[in-house]
Amino acid sequence: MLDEGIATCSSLELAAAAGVNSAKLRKDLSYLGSYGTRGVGYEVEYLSYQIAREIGLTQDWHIVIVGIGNLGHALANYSGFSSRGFRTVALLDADESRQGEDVTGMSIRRFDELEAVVAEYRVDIGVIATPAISAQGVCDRMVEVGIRSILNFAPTILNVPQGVDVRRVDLASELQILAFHEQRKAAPGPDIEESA
Amino acid sequence: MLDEGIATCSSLELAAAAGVNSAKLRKDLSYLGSYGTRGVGYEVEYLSYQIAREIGLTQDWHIVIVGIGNLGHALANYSGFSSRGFRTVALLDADESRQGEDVTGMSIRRFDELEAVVAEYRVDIGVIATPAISAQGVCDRMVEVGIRSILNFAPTILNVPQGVDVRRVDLASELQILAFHEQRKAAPGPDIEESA
DNA sequence: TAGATTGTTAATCGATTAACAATC
DNA sequence: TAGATTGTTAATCGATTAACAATC
Repeated sequence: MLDEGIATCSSLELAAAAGVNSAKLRKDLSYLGSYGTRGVGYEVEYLSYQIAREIGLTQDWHIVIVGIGNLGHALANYSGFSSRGFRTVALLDADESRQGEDVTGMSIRRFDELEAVVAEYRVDIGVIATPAISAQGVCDRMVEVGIRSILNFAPTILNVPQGVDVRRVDLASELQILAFHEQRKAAPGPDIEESA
Repeated sequence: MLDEGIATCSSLELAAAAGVNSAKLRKDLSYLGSYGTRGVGYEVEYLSYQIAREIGLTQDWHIVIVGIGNLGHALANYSGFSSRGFRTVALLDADESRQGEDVTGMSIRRFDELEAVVAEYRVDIGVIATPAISAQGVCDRMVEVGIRSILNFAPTILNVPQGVDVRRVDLASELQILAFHEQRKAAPGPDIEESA
């Protein structure tokens, strides 16, 4: 709506666009504050800004990527990051031979420079794109140097102290979920209720 | 438990391990069938097999990856796939110059060979790892040749006809969620209830 | 038989939604 | 003022869980 230059919208329109109930939409928005006007609706630009602020889109976040294999490369090149305020401040890899290698205009540094990087830049989020076997070690080191939010792509569960947030992206699970639905499409059992 | 050679377990033990309520665990398992024994518990191997079968872990799934950039490479090399029954039957890329290039012992084929691949192998799931701009075109073609389950890594929403399943992995969203929590850690508002 | 534990019913809890007073 | 639409209350719905009959 912002892109289309629409100035104002009702909870009904927003709900239709999002595919949810309008009462729920109003209730959810009310948790953020009272950003609408009775009888009028919501000002698109204002509401949009308030939501962006609430979810942290209005500030810049510094990330460090550890493990610059294929996945690390893909992450470093991912266009969706910078547009949402994520700035990669360092690419680290344990492999000494890769030190200095250029990735999208950024030079790969040795993993043991992590502490120096944190001193240099403030790091909000650490991204682990190493093989599973190295992931816990990398994670421990990240926690030691003060990183409290970690995104883990390695297919392993990380142990972290309280106060540290870990999210895991498990590529195989995503396939697994599709496979589950595929299986049901192929042979919907007699006692299974189908839903689109 | 299977790995540890434990033969039998109770719903209470399973619930503790999973971090859920035991009544809920029993109720959920009861949707699969009646695989426990009153007064005894569940036979680990038998239950494990039944769950694996239910979620489609006991069969092989054929996948095709389209877009063999860094992410496509990473997916082709991902060890977590084969261990869960996912077999990559083809790697496709629109770039002619990459045709024949070897990736983990598999040769890259041209995207317009998709139909031939489907005829050759049966394809259960198509994976899109192309730039956003090409994703919808690739998706349309996949649907045309009969693929009904699609995993999309491109940062774009795909339009598909009913009956086709799409899952999107949005790497930026994952960072966004961490950033949201990070923001709350840094400045928990006065009216915000914290939970670990 | 006595003890244990499932599968399921009924009670509880929380989330969703209809309805409406407040108010632009 | 009349019409519209928010923010919120109260009603509804569904999911979770306590409790227990069934049964090993």
